[in-house]
Amino acid sequence: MNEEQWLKELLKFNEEDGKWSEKQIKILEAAIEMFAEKGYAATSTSEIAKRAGVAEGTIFRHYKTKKDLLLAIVMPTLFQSVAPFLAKEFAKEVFENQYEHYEDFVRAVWKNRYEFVKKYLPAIRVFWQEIAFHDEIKKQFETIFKTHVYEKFKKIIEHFQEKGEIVELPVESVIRLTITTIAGFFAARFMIMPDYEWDDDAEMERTIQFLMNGLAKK
Amino acid sequence: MNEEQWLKELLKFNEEDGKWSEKQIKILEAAIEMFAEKGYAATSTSEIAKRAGVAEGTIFRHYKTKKDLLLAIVMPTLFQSVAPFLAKEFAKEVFENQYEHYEDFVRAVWKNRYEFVKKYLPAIRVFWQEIAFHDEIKKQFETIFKTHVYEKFKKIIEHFQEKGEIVELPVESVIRLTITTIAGFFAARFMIMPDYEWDDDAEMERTIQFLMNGLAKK
DNA sequence: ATTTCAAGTGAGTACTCACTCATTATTGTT
DNA sequence: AACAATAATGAGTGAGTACTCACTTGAAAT
Repeated sequence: MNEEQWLKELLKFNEEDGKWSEKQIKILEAAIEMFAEKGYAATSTSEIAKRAGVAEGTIFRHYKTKKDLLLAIVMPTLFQSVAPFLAKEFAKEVFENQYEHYEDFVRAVWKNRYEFVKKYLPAIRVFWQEIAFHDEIKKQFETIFKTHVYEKFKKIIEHFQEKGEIVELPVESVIRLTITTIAGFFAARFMIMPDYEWDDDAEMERTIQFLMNGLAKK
Repeated sequence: MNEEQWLKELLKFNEEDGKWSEKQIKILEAAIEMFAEKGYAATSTSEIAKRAGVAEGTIFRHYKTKKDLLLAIVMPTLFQSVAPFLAKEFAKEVFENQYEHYEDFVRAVWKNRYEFVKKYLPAIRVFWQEIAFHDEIKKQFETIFKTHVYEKFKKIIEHFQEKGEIVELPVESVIRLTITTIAGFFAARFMIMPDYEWDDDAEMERTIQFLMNGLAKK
């Protein structure tokens, strides 16, 4: 997949205007790279323009402010981050026994998000760095998480608790333990120790086994 | 504990010079607060001076550059973050059966680090934000982790694996799973959802049970 | 061929940044 | 009280900041 393709894919939820000029994409690419490397506040618009091979004014033709440019990166990343839970078919896939066990569900989510993280890593870096400092982003995230991710996740867990497959802890705790176990791997694998020699498949097996044992009903 | 006290405690590993003037402490306090709120790059030295009730020049009398000020916050926090593993008595406590089970060890670490995180939260925020952008910090962290934390952790895990208490996964995986499970709680509790109504003791119980089941030998 | 117009430019603008330094205030010593 | 040494000050500095705007370009529409 070429450089432009993945970016267009990340942005495709916003297809309403659809028409991304070449320079606009170059600007986004440069901004993502530099924000990921040095952070939003430490990156100047003149540097972005230089790396994008564009005049500084061109940035402000497409994005009213520097912050608008940040949001144009961060918001699509936010939506893609929780994409599986936003899909309509998603809940059905679970309840119509496409996933017979909680483990099947976890494996599906894992693989899906693994591909996502590998593909969009720089944008995800920017997202997680800047969510700490920008309230609009944090609030958007909270809203999406509560109304989409949490609600669906809850039903899925209650489903498998009723089936007697997983332990009868509070749903919130099961969600948290599931997410931190999966996200903990991604954080270690891609953020904290990206240069360590990982055997991704083996580590996935170990982690999922650990998670299933931890949540097993005794 | 008053405001100055906790800061002095955080800094005490660096007792060689020991003499912290009142203004110097005020500057550090203000810097920690503001770096935690808006980030290092987005905070100006003039703002720090104002909040500290000090002239801007005074900052540069005590810290040669703005980055020196950052390091004066971040390095002590780095050391304190892994403090239990740096203590000489630490390994003894484990091997001389002061901790009979891996669970006892995990509980001890949990409680110790829980107090630490509660106390120094803003400094820890700054540390985790800025480690992503400053190579010196990241390298220091890696060195300390490899030579102190990892080595001791490894021996402890091998000890309990030989006792047949925990599963025979690669040590690296057991360390990672243990840390991400504990750190995952702290991240959710203090960083991502600090306003949620947590029952800390109950959640600790659930999390440790989850961890021990996940790592149990079958 | 002429008009139209969005896309692109880059020098210019007002302002902020980290850092300096001559001057003043405070403290300790005799 | 006189002096020395140190600490603190804040106006000043030049480099850099996000953003503007009068202008150019090129391609499509008439």
